[in-house]
Amino acid sequence: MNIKQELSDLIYAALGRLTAETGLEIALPAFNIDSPDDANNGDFSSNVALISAKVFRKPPRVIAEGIAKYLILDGSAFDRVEVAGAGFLNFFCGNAYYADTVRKVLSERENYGRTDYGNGKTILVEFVSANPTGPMHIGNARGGAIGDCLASVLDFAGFGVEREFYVNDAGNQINKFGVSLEARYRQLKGEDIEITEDMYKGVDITDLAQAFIDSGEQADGDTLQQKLVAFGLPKNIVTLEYDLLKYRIEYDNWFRESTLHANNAAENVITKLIANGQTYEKDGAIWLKAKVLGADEDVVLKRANGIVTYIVPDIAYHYDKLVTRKFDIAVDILGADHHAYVARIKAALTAIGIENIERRLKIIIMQMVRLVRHGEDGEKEIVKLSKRSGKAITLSSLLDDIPIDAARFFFNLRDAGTHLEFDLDLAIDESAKNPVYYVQYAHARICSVIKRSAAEGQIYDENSELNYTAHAEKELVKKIAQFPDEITQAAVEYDPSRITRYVLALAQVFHKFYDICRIKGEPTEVVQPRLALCAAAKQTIANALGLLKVTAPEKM
RNA sequence: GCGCCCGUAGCUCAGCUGGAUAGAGUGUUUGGCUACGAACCAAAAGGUCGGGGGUUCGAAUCCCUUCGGGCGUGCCA
Repeated sequence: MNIKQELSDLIYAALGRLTAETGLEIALPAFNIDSPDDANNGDFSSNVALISAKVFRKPPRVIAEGIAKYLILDGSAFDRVEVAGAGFLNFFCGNAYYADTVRKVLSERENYGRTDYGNGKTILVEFVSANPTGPMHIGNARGGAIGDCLASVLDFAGFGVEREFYVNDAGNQINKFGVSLEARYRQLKGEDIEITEDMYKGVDITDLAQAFIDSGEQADGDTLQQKLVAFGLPKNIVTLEYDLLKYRIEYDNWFRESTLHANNAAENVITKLIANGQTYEKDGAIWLKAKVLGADEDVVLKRANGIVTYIVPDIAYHYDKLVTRKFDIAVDILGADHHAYVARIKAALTAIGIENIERRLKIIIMQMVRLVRHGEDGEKEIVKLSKRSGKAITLSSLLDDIPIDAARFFFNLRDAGTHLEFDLDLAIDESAKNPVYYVQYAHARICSVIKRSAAEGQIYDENSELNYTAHAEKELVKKIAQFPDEITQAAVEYDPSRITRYVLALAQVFHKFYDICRIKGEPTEVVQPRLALCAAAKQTIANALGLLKVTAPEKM
């Protein structure tokens, strides 16, 4: 059982005995079980006495003393309890707890950290979904790292997870793609064509037009644009797949928007919304009454010219996820420029009849990435990214410059909601400053220790007694023991960056342990538990890095 | 104007369902390899938690207000 749960039960039992004696019938507020930063405050502590001061009408310390008196710790993981500070109950673990934790990690191996929080519910995580009209940018790099790692975390937390890429291979953008390709094509053919504001201007468009010419394809007037798109789009999609694979992202599904038009799913959305009485006509267009459902404004579903807006296939797509395919939860990862979209799509899905949309559709808005590097004088300078200029730093070129490990690590270092500063120099830096190496080094160091001990005839024997007394040993075990809680918490918050910060902290505790606690040359009764602890730390680091898809090297 | 996000050490950021002396990395200064990997460890210094009110035993955390920055506010997606 989870140790915090065990402790919580012990406290409730003590409270029961306490209230039985005093004859009080009291509904207790929820209290916390924490892991104090300061080891003097115990291995675990609870604020139960502080929280319940009001209902008991007694000072927190008096309540704490009362609970402590009625606590029965015999047979539990805890040795003793202290009342401290304003009325905290501080619990100290017995030696068995440390040994049990290490054994648990070594028996569960690559599954250590898995929890049953998700209870088998299914989640579809959709992320990146970059326009197939051009290359991916830095925002996609962040979205890719966050989405992929979130999917891994949710899987570890007990959900049934699928990863999906939504391909916008229909609609206005594709028209724009065709128009842009045609303009470049004609330019290359020597015609005097102006590239207007509403065209894609990237060099990739020109390259595609040139490739089309080189391929010997023939086309004119009416069919030219169509043929250019038919030529360019598959090429772009293949490139997306290739670049993402290089970034270690593999999808379960590539869902094409065009299928929603082909089977009339998009058109049916409008029919259904009209039938539900959620629409009205104005200025020749069909509008959705989104404002009454929480959106900032009503939204147009079908323009006066008869063409549906982007939100219609989007509604159909989410309907497909949550109703047709019956996923319990759908997760979308979107850039901050889409934040206004959140309330709209939720309003639309509620209008079409999906209940509990707040719980079933989780949209993660990720803030912008600021790319920086340092000039000659060490001054920070911002690297501007502009998809339209054609000079932007693409995902593909970024990965040419920096290691995949570093990219995946850095883009998951901060919560999606923060404005991330990505330091190009630091990511490339193969020195101690780079946090990704700090973690990998810990793993390599452990491998080295285990290997060297084995060479000297010391191999961990699972029958040996595990006794941990040194402070640094206990701290390391405690940090390792936190891993499953971190997984659950990351899933609760839909925040995979917790795992990155956790593994960084774990590496730090390991390095401290390593510095203080020697293994080589120590007596067997010290070597054995320390080798076991090293193996447990190694496993936990590897599992955490595995979720990030960062490699855990044996040596570096 | 309105909406969302951010504001914590020189810099980059944790902590935010209210709790113990506000933390880490980096940078600066200093110490530690004739012992398992020094890509490491230890120590010092560095703070009006943007400002101001409020709620309470207790506020970085909750509420109000104000300032600064980012992103939106299309019959674009």
